[in-house]
Parts: sequence; C-alpha cells; structure tokens
Amino acid sequence: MSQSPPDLYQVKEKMYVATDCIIFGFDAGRLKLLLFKRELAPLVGEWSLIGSFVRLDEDLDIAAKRVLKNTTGLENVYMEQLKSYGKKDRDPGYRCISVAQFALIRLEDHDEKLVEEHGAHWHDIMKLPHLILDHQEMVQDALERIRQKARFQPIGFELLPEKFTIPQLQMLYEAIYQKELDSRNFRKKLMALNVLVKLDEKDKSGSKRGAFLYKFNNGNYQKLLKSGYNFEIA
Amino acid sequence: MSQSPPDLYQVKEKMYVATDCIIFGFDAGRLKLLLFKRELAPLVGEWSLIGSFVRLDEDLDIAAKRVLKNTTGLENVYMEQLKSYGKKDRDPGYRCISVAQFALIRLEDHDEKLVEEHGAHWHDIMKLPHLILDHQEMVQDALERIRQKARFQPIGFELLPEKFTIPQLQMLYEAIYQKELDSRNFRKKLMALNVLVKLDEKDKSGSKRGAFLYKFNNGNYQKLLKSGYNFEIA
DNA sequence: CCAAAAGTGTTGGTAATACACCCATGG
DNA sequence: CCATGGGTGTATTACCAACACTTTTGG
Repeated sequence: MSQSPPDLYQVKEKMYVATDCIIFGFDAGRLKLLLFKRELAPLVGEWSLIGSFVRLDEDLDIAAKRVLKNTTGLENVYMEQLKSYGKKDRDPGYRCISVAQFALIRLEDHDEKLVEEHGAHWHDIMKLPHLILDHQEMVQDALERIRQKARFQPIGFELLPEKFTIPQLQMLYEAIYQKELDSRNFRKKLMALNVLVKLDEKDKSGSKRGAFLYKFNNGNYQKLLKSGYNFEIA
Repeated sequence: MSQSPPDLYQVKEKMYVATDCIIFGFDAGRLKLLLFKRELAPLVGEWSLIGSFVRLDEDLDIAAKRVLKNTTGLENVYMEQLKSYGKKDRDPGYRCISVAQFALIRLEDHDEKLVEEHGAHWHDIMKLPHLILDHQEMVQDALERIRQKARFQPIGFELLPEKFTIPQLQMLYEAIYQKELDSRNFRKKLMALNVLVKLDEKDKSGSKRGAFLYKFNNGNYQKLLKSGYNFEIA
C-alpha cells in the first residue's frame, strides 16, 4: 500500500488473474488454517493466504495445485474451487481478480520444512490474525462452504489420517460446526452409514484404554451415494 | 495477491476475464433458460449463454448485472456467483477465464422486445440445444447449485410473480427437482413455515374453481432464519 | 485404586410419508 | 352436469434428541 509500483498506471490497464489457496488441516482437536507471513513490501509482516498468478498456459485448478505443491509438498489432495473475488479495488496494486480454492489436507503428510521455508504457520481457525486484502472474507466463505458440504458428504475424512478413531472424527465435526455432539448419537448415525471399516488396532495416544482405529470405505460410500442417501451429521 | 507480476504478463498475450450469465425463469410449469443465438463468427448460429468481458474498472458482480440489464432490462434481481471456468483451452480465441453467475428472474417482468433484439430465446431446461464452449457444464452446475440451495432457502420465490398460488409454487419445485410431490404434504410443510400471506384474491387462470393467491413474507422468513430453521422441501 | 476417556441402549417426541375424497366452477 | 384442478385429514413409520452408566488401563 505504502509502496505502489512505479508503473501503477500501466499495471491497472491490465486484468490479472490470481488464485489463492485456503488450506485446512486438523490437529489436536482443532481446525487449522495455513497462513503466510509476507516478507516483501507491500504489507510486510502481515498474514495472508498463499497464492500465485495464474499462468497463461495453465488451467485454473492446475494453478492452485501448483501452489499447494510448492508450499506443502502435497499432491492429490482434496481441493475445490470456492469462488472468485473481483472487487475492482480489492488489491491496491493491480486490477486483479482472485479465484479462491480450498484444500483439505492430512497434517501428518505435509512437508513441514517446506512450509517453514515459506514463512508459513498453522493457525487455529478460532484465533486467526488479521489477513490482508479480502482474505478474511475468503476464509469465512470457505468455512461456510465446508459446513454446508459436510452435511451431505463425508469430506471430514480428507482431514484425518488414513486410520482414525471415532472420537477423533467426532472432534473434527465438533470443530467444523463449533458445537458439541452427543457421542452415542454420533456413533450410532455414523455406524448406520456403513462406510467405516473397523480395524484390529487401537490408538492409545488419547486415553489409557485406547480407541479402536477405523478406515473409510470409499466403495460403500459410492454405493450409498447412488442409492440417494444423504449424510447430515450435525 | 500483490506480489510482483511476472514479466510474461507484460509481454505476452493477455489473460481475459469474462462473465457469463445463466438466466433462469419459470413459466407454464417449466423451468426456462435464456439462451442466445450467435450472429457473428466464429460459431455462428450456435446457442450460448450471454456474457461479456469484465471491464477494468468494474466489480465482477457489477459486470454480470450490466449484462443482465442490457439483455433483459432487469435490475435488482436475485443473482449469485456460481464459479469460474478456466481451462486453458476452453475458448479457442483467447486465453480467457469466465466467471459464471446465475440469475433468477420473474418472466413477467422482463423486457421481451429487448430479449428478441439480442437474438435470445427461452428454452425449457429439459430440452436444451447444444451450447458452445463449456456453457453446458455451467448450466448443469447452476442447476445443481439451485437444487442444493432450494433445500434450505426459499429461492423459489424469486422465480414467481409477487402473487402466486400454492399449485404454482409446487410446480416450480417439481420442475427444480424433476420429481412429483404430494400436494397435501407440500402444502402442510409450507404452511408450517409461516412465510406465506394468504390474499383475498384468486387466480382463475389455472382452473375453474380458482386458487388463492399468496405472497411471500420476508420478515417472517428472516425471523425463521435466525431461529435456525431449515427449509428442506423435497 | 482412581482418573480419564471409550463405549454402549432405550425412550418419547417430532416429522416424513402414504394415501382418497369432496369442493367449486366454467363451459 | 360434468370435467378440471383446488383443497383437506389421518394413520403409520422412521428418525432425531435426550439421557447415564460401565469398561479399560496407565500411572
């Protein structure tokens, strides 16, 4: 803001297209968002989402995947376009529209060193710092979309390790909806869906007794979708 | 994102940003879509959505409203961004991403002459012609969004005249979901919401007996929203 | 042995579905 | 007077929400 580029006038004659990634993770019972501390002017030291201009020879979704890979090392994760943000003055430097896309990743899988190199940190979504431009709005919209979506699709599984316990899954849903759920009802509804496979192992990290691990059965889920079921969990 | 723009943007061809409008109406028990017959090369004679490039000094949503006003004469109608389409080869002429936005309009209100001048026609959504580029995909995505949305919000009212009958409203929902509904149950659920105001007039166009006209009570709807109700109708 | 989390069933109320007949009227 | 669509009620079922105690085991 303080340092407009010298060729501001020229730059404003062009429409730029960027993509910003809203990267969610889940850890220790909390929904987390990956944010970046800007190291360059303008807006040094401010937090933002990570983004990039879309290349001329690149599909929109490929651009977002490139950004995600560069910053987390991850490929083949759940990613979905949210919407585009295009107020004419949203970026003081350029006339730029941004296509926001959100990703759900398994925290355990990502490349921590790479993330650090980029000046990135995971923030609890309930305690977000101030974000530049309209990034705050993007994050709120993404949360809303996830809540909406989780009602009918088991997207929660994208955020958990491959093997997870029921209490973990419940905590995730509680984090998404910011609401406590009854463990008996949660378990009941979940089991009725028949999309979980119980394993023989237990995870003892959360309690002395240990909780059984499960994995997601995608085949059964696809069947369920075809038969027209819907997933409302909260 | 305000980072320094890569040089290739200055030198090479531009990235264009367009917006396409998916305009829905409802008439004679049918959901309709407004389509335009191209009068210029390339793709003369093919059907398409109506769109425009987004101006440099124009918000994204303003661009869509401008297009809508130009072609239908309408302002202040329900309009919502769907998503952006950005495959690198989606348009053979330019590198162009398109932000699709859909509108729900009251057919009776629109300017028929203006629409005709633009070579536009209303098409039954069940009998759409072939559309250029990725416009078919946009329409399908928009229908999906409307179905999803109509489950929790009374968007149907945007498509009906201010005064409408219950059977009309039911036909609209049947058109949206492509599914027959039981008139007793439909009425019951609807009345329980307490968002309709019964008028003293009847509409006799649909039957000899005539059906009572109602209007939508937005105040009650807002209250309902706050109290956390949801609208699932089909 | 006890703290801390995992796991388990029942019940009452509410909402969804299925279903069939009478009403009002214009032609 | 009859064809056409408008309008109404009930019984059954399925689902949701509320609720409290027992189990396991590491420390």
